[in-house]
Amino acid sequence: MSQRKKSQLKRIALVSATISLVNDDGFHAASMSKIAKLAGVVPGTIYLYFQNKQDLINQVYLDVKKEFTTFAFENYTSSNSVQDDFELIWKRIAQFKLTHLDKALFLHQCDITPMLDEESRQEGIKHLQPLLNLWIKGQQEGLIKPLSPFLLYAYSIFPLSFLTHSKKRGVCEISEEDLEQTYQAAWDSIKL
Amino acid sequence: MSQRKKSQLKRIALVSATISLVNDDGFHAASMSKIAKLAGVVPGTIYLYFQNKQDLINQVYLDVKKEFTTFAFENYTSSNSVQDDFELIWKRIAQFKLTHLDKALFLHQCDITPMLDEESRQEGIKHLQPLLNLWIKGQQEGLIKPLSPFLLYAYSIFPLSFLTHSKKRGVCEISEEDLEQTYQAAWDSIKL
DNA sequence: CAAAAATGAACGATTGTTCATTTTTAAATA
DNA sequence: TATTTAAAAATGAACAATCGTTCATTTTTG
Repeated sequence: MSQRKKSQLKRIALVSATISLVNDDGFHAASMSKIAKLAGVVPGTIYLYFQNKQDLINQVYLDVKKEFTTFAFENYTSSNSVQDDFELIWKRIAQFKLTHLDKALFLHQCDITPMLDEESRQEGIKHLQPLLNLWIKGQQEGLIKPLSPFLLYAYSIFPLSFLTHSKKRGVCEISEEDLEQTYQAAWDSIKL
Repeated sequence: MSQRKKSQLKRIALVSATISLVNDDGFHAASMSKIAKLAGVVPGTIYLYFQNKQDLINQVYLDVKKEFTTFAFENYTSSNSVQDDFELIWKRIAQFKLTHLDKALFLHQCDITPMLDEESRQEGIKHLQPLLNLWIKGQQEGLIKPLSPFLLYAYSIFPLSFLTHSKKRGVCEISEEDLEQTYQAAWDSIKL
């Protein structure tokens, strides 16, 4: 294997170890030595790939956030129906949050704890723009309540994070039928 | 002032300092020495009031959770109208989450990070029973969607945590009118 | 054989916790 | 009421362990 490839793999292993340990232990308890050990390297090696721990977290966050939004908007091309578009995007988001549990949990933990640089947080928000645009279009057409983007997000997207946690803890299963009802709850909360 | 009173005040200072530092720095970065300093005592003193750091967190969580649910269900006596009852409880919960920002943030952080004993988490959930009972009643009367309590919670209550964070970060204000619309979104998501 | 990658020991700082010592408290005695 | 005294509360220094990070050295690469 080429050195380039091996370096890529090592970086991926470090990112993966970080996600796993931050989820299990929290930011500060996920020490550089634990991360290194789980990734199969020595602590010093991390500093060949990342400037320091904060940079590691920031990069992992942006990596995962990008993967999430890429997944969410894959194949999305604005159609004529706001409702159809929303359903498409919502279900992609739901699929990600209910299958990539660890990554979704990591994102949520970054969003609500102070472990992230404000700059990286702002950078991460940008990627949701297509959804915000869709909401604006829906409001102009009188299909969606005239609420702020914060409220629309809080009611139609944020609840999925609760389900991610419930599923991760094994206290709640979401069948295909549940998911349909869950989508309906999301749409009902923001539709006019 | 009596010694009993002084001890109570000191315990309150420790609880308050813990909430503040865990919110700002996270669980592990909120060290015993920082907590002690903010509460105006010496680290060793904490161990007169709490067994260890884990016990401190558990107790603070249960304290705050109890305060929250006491506030939420204050003056609540089941009337004949499920919808009226839900509105009453929802607005009390909203009032708490939008005014006691620090306590609400702390609870949310406990709920989604691994800093809490599973036993304390289970203990904390129990206090929401009146709301679960109301939902069951509403479902029996055909007023509320036949969803699991997890989904009902995820859509009608959990979104408020997002607003707590937005308000704390100063990126979002909730006027009295907004709150009414927010309630409507909550109700719309679970009503039949 | 030079360059790049990885190592692992070491740094000072800080962590959670303990404990002998000192200070404060409130009741008992004068 | 003033003094004594035993218990309770609080202190702060000290513990081993671990933290994030650095760097001279070794190993691997092309």
